[in-house]
Amino acid sequence: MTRQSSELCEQVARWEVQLRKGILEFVILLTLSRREHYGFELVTGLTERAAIDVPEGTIYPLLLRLSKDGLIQSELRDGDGGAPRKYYTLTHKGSALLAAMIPSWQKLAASVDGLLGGHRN
Amino acid sequence: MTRQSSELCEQVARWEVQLRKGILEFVILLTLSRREHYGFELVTGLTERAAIDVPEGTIYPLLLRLSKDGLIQSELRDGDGGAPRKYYTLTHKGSALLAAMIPSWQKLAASVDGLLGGHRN
DNA sequence: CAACCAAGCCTTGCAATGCAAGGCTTTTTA
DNA sequence: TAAAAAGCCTTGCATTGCAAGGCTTGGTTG
Repeated sequence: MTRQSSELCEQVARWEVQLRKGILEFVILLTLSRREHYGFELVTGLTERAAIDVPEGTIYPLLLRLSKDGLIQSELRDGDGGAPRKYYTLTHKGSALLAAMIPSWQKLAASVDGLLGGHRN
Repeated sequence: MTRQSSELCEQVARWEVQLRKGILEFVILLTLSRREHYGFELVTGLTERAAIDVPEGTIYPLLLRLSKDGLIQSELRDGDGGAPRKYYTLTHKGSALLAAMIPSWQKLAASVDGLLGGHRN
C-alpha cells in the first residue's frame, strides 16, 4: 500500500469514528426495541448482523449513560452456564425517544442521499 | 407543551448534534464536488435545499480544518457588490477522500435501514 | 489441583467535533 | 449618519467514541 493511500485510509477511519456519534445510540435503542439483549450480545450481534463494529469500550459506557437517563433498564441474570449477564430492555421513555428519533434519522438520511444523487463523476 | 415532551425535544436536539458529527464533513465535500461555494452560501444552501441546519460557528472552523488538511482550497474574491467572499473548491486529495467516504456512508445507512426495517410497533 | 482461556462486565484518559456567543469588516439603504 | 445585512472568524464548553487495561466466573486441560 502506498503512503498516500494509507494516509487516506487513516482519514476515512477517523471519519468513521465521528460518523458513529449519535448513530450508535440510535442503533442500540432500535435493537433493544425488538427484544432484550445483554451487553456482549450487542457487541457481537451488531458486528455480525449489521456490519457495525462496536468495541466494548464504547458499548458499556453508552449502556451506562442510557440507564442513567432512564431510557433503558437492566436485570442481572445467570447466563448460559457462563458468567452472569446484564439484560437490557427499553423503558417507556426510551421507546418515546426512539419514536422521535426515527423521523429525524430518515430526514437526514434522505437529505444526504439527495446530495449523493446529484453526485456525478 | 408538557414538561415531558419538552424534555424529549431537548434530548432529540442533543442527539441530532451528535448525529451531525462526521456527516457534516461528508456533506460539505459532497456539495463542493458539484461546484465551488463560499462559506455563507453553504450555510444558507444546506439549510434550504437539504434541510440540514448548519450554524456559522460550525461551518467556519470546519472549512478551516478541511483547508489545513489539504482537502479543499480557497480563493478570496469580491462578492456581488457585498462583502468579499471566500470561494472553496475540492482538491484532488479531497476528491479522493470523498470517493472513499461514499461507500462507507452507503454501507452504514443500509445497516441502519436494515435495523429500521425490522422495527414493528 | 493448578493453569489457562473464554465469556462477560467495567473504568480511565485521550481525541475529535458541533455550536452558542460574540466580534470584526464592508456595503447598501433609510 | 445610523442601521442593517452579508460575510468571515475565534473562544470555550459539552459530548461522545474508543484503545487499553483490569476484574470475575466457570469450564477445560494437563
